[in-house]
Amino acid sequence: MLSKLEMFIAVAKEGHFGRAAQSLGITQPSLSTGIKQLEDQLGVQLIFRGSRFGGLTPEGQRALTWARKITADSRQLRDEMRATKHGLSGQLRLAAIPTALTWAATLSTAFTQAHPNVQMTILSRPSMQILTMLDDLEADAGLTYLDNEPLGRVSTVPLYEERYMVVAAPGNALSGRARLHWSDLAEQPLCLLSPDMQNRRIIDRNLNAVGVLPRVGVESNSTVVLIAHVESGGWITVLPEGIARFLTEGKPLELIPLEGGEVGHRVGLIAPHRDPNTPVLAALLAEAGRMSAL
Amino acid sequence: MLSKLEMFIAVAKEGHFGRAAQSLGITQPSLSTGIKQLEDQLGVQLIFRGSRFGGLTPEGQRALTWARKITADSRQLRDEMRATKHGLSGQLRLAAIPTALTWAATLSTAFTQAHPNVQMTILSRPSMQILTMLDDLEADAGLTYLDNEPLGRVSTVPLYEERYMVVAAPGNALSGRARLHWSDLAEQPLCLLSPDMQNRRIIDRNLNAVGVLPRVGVESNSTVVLIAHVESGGWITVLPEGIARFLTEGKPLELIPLEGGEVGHRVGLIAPHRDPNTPVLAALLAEAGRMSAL
DNA sequence: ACGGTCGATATGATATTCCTATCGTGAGAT
DNA sequence: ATCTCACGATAGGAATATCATATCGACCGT
Repeated sequence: MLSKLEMFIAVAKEGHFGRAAQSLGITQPSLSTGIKQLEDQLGVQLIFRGSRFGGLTPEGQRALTWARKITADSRQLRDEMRATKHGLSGQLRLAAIPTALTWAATLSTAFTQAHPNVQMTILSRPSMQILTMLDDLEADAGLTYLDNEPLGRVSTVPLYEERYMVVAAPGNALSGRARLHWSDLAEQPLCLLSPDMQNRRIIDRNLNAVGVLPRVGVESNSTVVLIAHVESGGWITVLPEGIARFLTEGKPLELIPLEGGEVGHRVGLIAPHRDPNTPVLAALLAEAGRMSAL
Repeated sequence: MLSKLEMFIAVAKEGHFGRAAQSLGITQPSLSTGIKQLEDQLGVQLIFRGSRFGGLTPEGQRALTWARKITADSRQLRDEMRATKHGLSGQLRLAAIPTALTWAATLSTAFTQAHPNVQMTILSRPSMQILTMLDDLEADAGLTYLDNEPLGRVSTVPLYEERYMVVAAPGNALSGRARLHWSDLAEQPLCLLSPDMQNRRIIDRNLNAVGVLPRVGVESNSTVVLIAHVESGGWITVLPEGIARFLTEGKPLELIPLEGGEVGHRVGLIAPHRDPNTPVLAALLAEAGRMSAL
């Protein structure tokens, strides 16, 4: 595939099958066959031709962009493998679901106070991506749901259990109440986290369980966006208590506990289940254990 | 080469030659040979092994990152070539830098009020990623800096100019002042957006221009995390005015204008510079034009 | 009409990839 | 210490893919 992409790039550059072949050190029929196979493989015509080269098709233009990107990446892989090795660094990368960012901040604050020479990076990510990042060594630890969807082989430290609240502006149909049920959300204009978020899937499940079809007009990977919409009027959202309280503090918005449905989902720290943990990671796990609400 | 990269990815994922081979539908000796050939080709050892898989070498880690990128690019090339042309859909995906999320929410609110049948998805992303997402057809429009780093070929609608504020808790060394300069941030414990954010690069540049080495103890891709750290005491952060005001509203935190350095960076809507825009996108561009502060 | 250029097709040779069978090593159980 | 099992590597033959050479078909210019 890679060599066929190189052929395609050469033809696009030379505008002539024979010269392209020559530039690659192969014969023209080999190149002709290769381009044809690439077209078959991708299922589109890449080049306009009668008896001679007639330019790239629109699909060919797009494919050329990709071909260049892919071959450049391959070249860089090769080049970099010749480079020198990387040493360890004093960094800790924590990937957290957006609804647990306040907890991430709390944990980070305590941890960096105890270990001032460690630099924290905190990344907001959907839960599935957090697991991938741990596997890929792109994150050192995660903050996510422990009991809703499978985690695979990780070490865990439970931190808290989630409770949900409706966030509404005063004057909304649901505001002023002491508590709400999931069925009360029927027909309400909702702004929610996007479906790649586990929190959203929990909410969808709870609504589905009471026969409510969620009327979602806005979705986002950012809780800031949700609160901003609620504040603009005409929207309500559902968020776990911690982040809801944090984002609405001092704002003219109402938090109403949402009862029923699935409750008490555990959120906690996860880390790769590996040999001995690094001292930095061991310290983070210990810190999380100390601040657990469970 | 591409199939060998797939083999390598599978081994890295499974941590076991036999299972990796099975997942690819080939035999273990084939996979063993393939990995060895990849190592020969790249000139480095990628995997530690005795009689069994012993983890990835540091070079292997880096190669894995590239392998994933290359194979994902290839997949996307294939997927895109298969895609039928995109007709109109009732969706609009807007990717916005975290510091512009309140503007995204404002634009979205106005837009969905005018077009109630369009579903908005708003994604918080670094600016470079926004450009990539536009190219990859993963987002329909972006909200990002217009004048700081090259955008490539996009249509733009300027929305506002950024001004920066320091966010500090009362009692902090910098609190109580009417205004601050970038040099005042020397030696201050900072929590900032991570370096993949353009806002961070602007801040770093401003600090560098006055000879200040930023003392960053915490970084994140989420502004919520930054404010939470400031509120916990001991940290200060720098944010553009809009998001700073939104997140601190009602909280016992101070906003102090930051003067000097680069000012007035333009932020606005960007869309692919393509044929005729879709009616949905045209409507969004028009809505942005109407709410522009410039 | 003829000659030259271009890209495609056919065929046989060569290279690569894959599978099966087997080997060598290390870890764990007895 | 010995045996067994699991794991990854090696060897050899078969299957498949790729390549070069020779040639064909189409188009253009003279």
